[in-house]
Amino acid sequence: MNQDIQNLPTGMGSATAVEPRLLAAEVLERLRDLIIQGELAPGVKLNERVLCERLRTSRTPVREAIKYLASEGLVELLPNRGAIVTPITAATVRETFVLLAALEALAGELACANASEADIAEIRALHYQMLAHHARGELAPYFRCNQEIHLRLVECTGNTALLNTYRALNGHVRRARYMANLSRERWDHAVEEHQGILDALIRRDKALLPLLLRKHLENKMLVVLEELERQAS
Amino acid sequence: MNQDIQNLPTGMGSATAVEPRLLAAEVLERLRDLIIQGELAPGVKLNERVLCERLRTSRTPVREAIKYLASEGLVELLPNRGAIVTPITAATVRETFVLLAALEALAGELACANASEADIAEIRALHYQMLAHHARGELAPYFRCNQEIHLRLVECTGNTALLNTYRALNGHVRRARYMANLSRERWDHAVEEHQGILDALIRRDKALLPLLLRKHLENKMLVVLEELERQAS
DNA sequence: CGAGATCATTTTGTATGCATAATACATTTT
DNA sequence: AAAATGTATTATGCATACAAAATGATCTCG
Repeated sequence: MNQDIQNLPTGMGSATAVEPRLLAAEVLERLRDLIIQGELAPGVKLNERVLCERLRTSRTPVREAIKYLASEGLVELLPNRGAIVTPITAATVRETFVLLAALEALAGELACANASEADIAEIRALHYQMLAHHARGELAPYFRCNQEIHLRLVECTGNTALLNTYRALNGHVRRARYMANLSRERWDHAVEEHQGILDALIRRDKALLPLLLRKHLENKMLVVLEELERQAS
Repeated sequence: MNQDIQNLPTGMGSATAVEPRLLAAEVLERLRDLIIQGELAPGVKLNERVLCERLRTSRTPVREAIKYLASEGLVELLPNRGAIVTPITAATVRETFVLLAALEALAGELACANASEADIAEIRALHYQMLAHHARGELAPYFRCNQEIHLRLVECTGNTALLNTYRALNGHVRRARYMANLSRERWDHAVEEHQGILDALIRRDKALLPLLLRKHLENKMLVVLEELERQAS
């Protein structure tokens, strides 16, 4: 049940045994990171020549990676005009969060049924680690723990279709919330919600957990939307 | 709210105004159709040379389309060994349907809130058209109507992220259920379920509609799984 | 001074060439 | 005959070359 995160498909052919790495796969991951971490900002044009120089390859792998990312939704293809990083608008963020909320709710339901005790123990450990970062006011590590918890929850459903979809959509909004400035108040509230979520998971309360997750995601959405407006102004 | 289906992104750069078609985009759609309609069966190796001859292009557009489809999940990349059509197993079908059920449930909920009267009227018209095909025992047209109804339901939520995800996942299982041999009994039952779904939509019953859709999808899953086992034996 | 047209440059899209890894086949060996 | 090894063939992955479209700069004319 507990998959090795190393061997989960993060994209192009990374699922084989001895892992013959392809250049295009390297380029893909590098590009994806650049986009998610905002170094390639929403709306920015992807110039192939520039990317080739930066990544030290020819255009072929770059173009193939861009096509992959286009299907993933992180870039938009403009026929005869190349590609841009998919712009983020309040509307798309809202839409994506609504979807993510439904997916996490489903994940919660399935996790109650399918998670192993070890899965739950691991999430619990991550939860306390997150609490520590919260107590120390360490925002970035907190975010990482937070992300990891949500990911683990989806993973331990054992539904790889769900996991793949979740990851793709999560990537879209992570761009927006990367380093969102949480007020202390909201932060505390988020942590409280996480406590409820963990408790429901431990009790395997398959009625409550989906509701809590959905609500939690809705609140996350509000934070991100605020941050988005703050940036816009 | 009511999007023009023509301009929805079905893939590579089909989202522009006057639509300067790229060869790679043509190849993409053609390949996708070949896979979904089963002409390129699950597990089959995609030989670039063969595809190039068939589609009258060079390898570049074919390779780019394959990368796109890999992200979509319809093909699997094997490093240094090309790509195969993603195999269908009972497990992946089950996983995908569980996910689709959750997505359609969400769509039902959103549709109750957001669908225009015109949207509902159109779905109603399609429903009666479907009933006609059912009465005449016309399976293929029935399936098309059925698909169209489900698609319209998702479309009229106005959530394009949901729509895109739905379409991709739907493509995966459509390969399996393309021309599934329905028993008359099951067929009749499916039609009854659709009647209930339509009624709930008309009443905008946002509590009931998601439940009906989820149940409907579960039954569809059973049909597909049976068909899959029948084919395997 | 500004709008529009013409031309140069850049960039994208497609085709092709070359190197390497994988596969198939034949030969040898046990 | 089966297994193993070596060789030939094929297919893939990456780089590059060429063609067409888009961009932008300059020039002309109102």
